[in-house]
Amino acid sequence: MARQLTLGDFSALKLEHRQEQGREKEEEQPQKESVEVRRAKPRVELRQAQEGRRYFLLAVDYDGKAGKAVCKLYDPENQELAVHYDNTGHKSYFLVDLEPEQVRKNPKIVKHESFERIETVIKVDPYTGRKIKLTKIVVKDPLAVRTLRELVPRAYEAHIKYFNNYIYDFNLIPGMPYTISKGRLVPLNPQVDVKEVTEAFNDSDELTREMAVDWAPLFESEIPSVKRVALDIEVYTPMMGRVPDPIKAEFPIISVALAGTDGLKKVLVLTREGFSHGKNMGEVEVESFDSERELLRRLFEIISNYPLVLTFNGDDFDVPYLYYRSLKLGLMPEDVPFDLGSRDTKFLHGFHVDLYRFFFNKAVRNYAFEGRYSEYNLDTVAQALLGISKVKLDDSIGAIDTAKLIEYNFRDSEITLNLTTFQGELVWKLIVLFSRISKLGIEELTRTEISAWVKNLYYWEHRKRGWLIPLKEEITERTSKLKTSAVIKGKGYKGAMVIDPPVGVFFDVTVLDFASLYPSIIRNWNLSYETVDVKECKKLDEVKDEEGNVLHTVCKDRPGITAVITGLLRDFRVKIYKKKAKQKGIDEERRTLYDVVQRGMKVFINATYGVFGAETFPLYAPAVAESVTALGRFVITSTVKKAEEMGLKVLYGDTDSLFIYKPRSEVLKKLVDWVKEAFGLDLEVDKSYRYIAFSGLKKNYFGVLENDKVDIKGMLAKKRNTPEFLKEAFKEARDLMAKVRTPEEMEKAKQDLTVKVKEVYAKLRNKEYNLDELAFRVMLAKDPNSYEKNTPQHVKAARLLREFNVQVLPRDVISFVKVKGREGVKPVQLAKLPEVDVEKYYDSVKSTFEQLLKSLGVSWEKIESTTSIESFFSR
DNA sequence: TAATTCGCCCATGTCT
DNA sequence: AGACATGGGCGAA
Repeated sequence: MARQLTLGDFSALKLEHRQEQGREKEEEQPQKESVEVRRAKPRVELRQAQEGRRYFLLAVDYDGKAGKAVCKLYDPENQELAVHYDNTGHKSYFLVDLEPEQVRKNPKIVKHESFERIETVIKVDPYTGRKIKLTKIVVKDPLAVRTLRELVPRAYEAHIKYFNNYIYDFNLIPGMPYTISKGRLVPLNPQVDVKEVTEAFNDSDELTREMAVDWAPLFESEIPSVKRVALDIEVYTPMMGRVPDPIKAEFPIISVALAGTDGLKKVLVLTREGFSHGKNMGEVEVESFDSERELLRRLFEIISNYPLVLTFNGDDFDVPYLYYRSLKLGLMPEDVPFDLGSRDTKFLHGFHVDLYRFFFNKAVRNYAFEGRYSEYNLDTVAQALLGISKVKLDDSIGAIDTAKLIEYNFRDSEITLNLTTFQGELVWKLIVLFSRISKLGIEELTRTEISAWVKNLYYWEHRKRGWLIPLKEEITERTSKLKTSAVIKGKGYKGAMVIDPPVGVFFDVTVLDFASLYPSIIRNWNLSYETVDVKECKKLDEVKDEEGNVLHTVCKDRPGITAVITGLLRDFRVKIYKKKAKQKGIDEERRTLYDVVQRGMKVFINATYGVFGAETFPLYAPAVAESVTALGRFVITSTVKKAEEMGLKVLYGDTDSLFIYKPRSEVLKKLVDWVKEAFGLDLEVDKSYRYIAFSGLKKNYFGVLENDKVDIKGMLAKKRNTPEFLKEAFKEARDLMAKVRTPEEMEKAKQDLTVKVKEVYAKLRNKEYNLDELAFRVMLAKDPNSYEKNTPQHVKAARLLREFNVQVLPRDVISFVKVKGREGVKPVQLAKLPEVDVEKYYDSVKSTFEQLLKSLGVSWEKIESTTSIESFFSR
């Protein structure tokens, strides 16, 4: 956005300076500046969508030059992008609760250069269901809304981005098939088996049943495979461990790798003195360039044939580096097919998806990928999802030979592409599905967190029903009174309940859990921002917690929008798609699609409760969130009580689960039936443990399932930052424990375990572990210098690294070892084995293994007392 | 531009 | 010096 370069002025420092200036100006006077900048650059001409062709809508944008919304469509047959400019005369607007005359009297509004007209509109008040009259202020340029909304007491729907507003107004669904008919964009919905849907929803209310039929095509419609190319650049760096600054772009781009879904495997390399010439390597085609500028030109030429460019961290590095480096080498801005925003970068021939940002999304990580990766770099994500690693380098990029450089560079682009193609394009399909559910275009979708997705979905549904989107203050005015206090200081309200577990080993334990407890509560109790603690209501219900305290009221006059949407997704998932994903007799591809669909739904379902308790969420309604957790506690407490009355022994429970000791299955069934009857909730048998070992700590246990698989929850050995030598040792312990089938065999395991721990002690004493195995790996949440209240160990280590000119950034994982001396820590890169503080490591061994040994009744003293003797002999 | 609370461990900082 | 509170990181649900 903020680009105001005079031609020929490409000095790196000046660039940086001007960029900052540009940003400031943009904030002060957004409209003028942005329009000028946009006009300064000729846009890439894209093909116009043709009458009658079949397309997939992937995003809607605003074209400042044309002053129109533009729908970006993918043509699967020609594998290219097409655009459809708005031809309905749709304009940007916002709403006010003033009479039209009052607005007309305000010259600052009606005399504004962008003012277009005033209309009267009828909207539905979400709180009462009654129709209300509002005044619509229509403007020529979407940016004018920012100015005009400040001139009225209450401006409704004035914070919605124009292109999203356009999507809502025409009920568009990104990700879905469309065609052009009589010059207009028209949906092409597939045939859907309505019977299946109506059956699944036959006991829902009418509104939900209608919506279910509306929504079914989102999940059944074909997901197009879009032609795409993954891009990765390598920049010469004089020092290892240093990432070049894209704004300065002072070092040459020595290699660029491309991997495409059309089979493209290509690396463009710069010939350098002292390095061999790049040769084709296997399937990888290599093109060598003497001029970096020609290399870049060639790159831009190749990628212009693709509607979608993929990168991993391209927003932050590859794209801005390409951009500034190009200018530095004398290319013109219009030669570079990218646009830079403040955080995002755009590909002008189509779309740019930065996969780093998609995988960084917490909801995606936790619910779609079950938390399988816990660091966000390409290597970690690829290892977790693909089982492939980056090529290992033992020298800096600038020093390795050309063949290695090509191999390394290409692997990165290949991995990036594969992240979207593995398991039948799982990730790509997820992205499209998320787009359909959230109604966000793919670029915005992949760059925003879950609250933006949920917000957009809710706004779209409001508009579809003609509901006015309320102001945040109007919601908090009703739903911000909280009745509980959290267990943890600083939190807003009381959360879930955790039953104190016993210490010891228990054979034959069955775990019951409530299927989607919170979403089901939201649906069954009709919870929503507009139903909880409202002023006017005929049919009121109470929200009681586990102690019988009435915390809130719920209005049952009309179905709450949150209850409807959450219930809808939940039922689609549980009643249709979870079953379909396991169904035999349908083809593999169809089945994986169903699995994608149910996983995608899970993301929205599980995030809904949380966003209503998040202050930054525009529909923030903490009383709703508080009601959900209170009802959760109420339900689980009642169920425990009932279970005990039935003679079941409840060992443990957390939020929505019950661990039951030696249950009789008929009794379990009776309990399940009772829960269904009492609350309308589904309590299910989740799994059975051959035995489970409780350490006595909450959220901390070790269980062996009937199929020999091991479940380890919350234990130190499982934490990402625990040193590798401990994780390895614990794995061996785990394997010992997995073999135990009877209480008698447990005795033997205890002995073996004790020996294992002693071995670890001895190896530590003899310094048989290397520094990497001993390293604690802790993530920096922010810049090392911005830790003010405390200096944690990983920050100390990070600061030491900085002193040695190693670049350290937020979200980097710092590897450090504990050493003797005042500071007590050193980064692995700077430490030596002899200075390691063995005593400190003994403590770590103790706390790691104690969590298991405690449950077995083995005291640490016993191990320590024998350890010294043992090691005496081993010496 | 950011989903929540509960719970554990370790180190650091502060008070007595 | 030792008790106690707080900061920070990571995991469970």
